[in-house]
Amino acid sequence: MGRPREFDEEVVLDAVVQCFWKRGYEATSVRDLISRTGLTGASLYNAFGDKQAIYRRALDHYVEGSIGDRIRRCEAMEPRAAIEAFFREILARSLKDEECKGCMLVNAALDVVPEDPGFRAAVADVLHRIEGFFLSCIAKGRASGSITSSRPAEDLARHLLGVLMGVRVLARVRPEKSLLEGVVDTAVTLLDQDAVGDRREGAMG
Amino acid sequence: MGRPREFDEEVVLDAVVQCFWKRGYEATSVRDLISRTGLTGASLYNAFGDKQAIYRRALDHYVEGSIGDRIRRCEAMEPRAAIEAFFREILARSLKDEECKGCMLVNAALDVVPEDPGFRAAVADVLHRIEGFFLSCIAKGRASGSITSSRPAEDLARHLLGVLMGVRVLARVRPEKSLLEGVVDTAVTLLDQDAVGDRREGAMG
DNA sequence: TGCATTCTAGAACGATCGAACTAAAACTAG
DNA sequence: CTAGTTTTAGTTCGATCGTTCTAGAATGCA
Repeated sequence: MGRPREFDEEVVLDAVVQCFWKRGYEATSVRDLISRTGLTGASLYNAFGDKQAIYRRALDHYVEGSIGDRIRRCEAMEPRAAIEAFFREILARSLKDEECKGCMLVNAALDVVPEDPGFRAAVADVLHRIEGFFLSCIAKGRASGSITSSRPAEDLARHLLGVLMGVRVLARVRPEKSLLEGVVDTAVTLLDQDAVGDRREGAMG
Repeated sequence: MGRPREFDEEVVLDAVVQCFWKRGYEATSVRDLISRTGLTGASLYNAFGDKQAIYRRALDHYVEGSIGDRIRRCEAMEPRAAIEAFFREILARSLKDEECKGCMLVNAALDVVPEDPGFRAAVADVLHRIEGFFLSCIAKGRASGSITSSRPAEDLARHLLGVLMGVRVLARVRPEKSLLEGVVDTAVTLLDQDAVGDRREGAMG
């Protein structure tokens, strides 16, 4: 029925993500999307809807491919190591991000929020998902003794979420290894049972 | 010599800040600025330059009035209390920010960065200033024993800066008291000498 | 009082914005 | 082959963008 599409929706979304990720929502024009994806305006509008809808599809695509994938990979690991690996990956990604694009989700959080409660709720959902991942790791790590019980698990998870957001912001303006590692290491060390004073295993007072 | 200005530059900058703060750089049009400030396009361009220059002036105005002022007030306090007060103020401000505008500096960090290295450097400078404030507090607090020496002072300062950025992002999307307090309390508690295990004075085992 | 200067007021500039439209092209089903 | 459907390719639309221009109004200095 009808003429078949000449483009792969996934490939197009990848290109759209690149545009919005680099420039943000307002600074990206539909014509930018057209020239970057190679297809015409009619095709874009027909396939995804208006600019807002294109952006939301692109953000969903980014979240599933980037954040969702990372969480899935880390969930298979030992809880304490999973959190460490999660942040280690964020760090590596931030430091080799020469264009300083940061994280598209964090960018989106500050970019499009006004006057679209549905969009804000969508971003908040993803943040809940990340927080849930942290909380689940902490709960499991507590049970096995690899993560401290000295503070409420909920607060530790919230703290990690905050630190994650913070690193992503800092990386866009001051992508310095010592700065980002200082932020992350301090937060991750806090998870250890006897965090303050000595963090190396076996060391004793 | 010449006709005197009919507007107060400070008042105009306050209005300009409100526009950019709420909508961001790209989504704010010069016509928005005109209708909000009440003066004409010619006056705006004549007094401040083009849109980019207006934005930079507005950001400088915001930083001096908001962040600079807060740092000055906290610098007069005992170091450990200064950090606590700093974050307590951020928290209160975030929770009563019904429009979820967040911090204009943080918004700016993610908004205008691309293709203007001078602007990015200006934002980075302010971040350095905040980091310097934290570091100075920590150094003084260590000397007097009110802040832990169990981790490098530089890393603690970096961590606080990261947490500050994170709270400001979270507050725009999920302005929940428990979330923001969980992030901040965990970070601030980390400054205490025997942070993990008990944070209330006098509590033992 | 004149002259130079700096302001205000508002129209106007070309460029670009998001979105819609007109046709032609490419397919399927009968 | 024909009818029906959907995608493509450009063009075009009115609106709005950042910026500039033309007039006139208000000052200081001679």
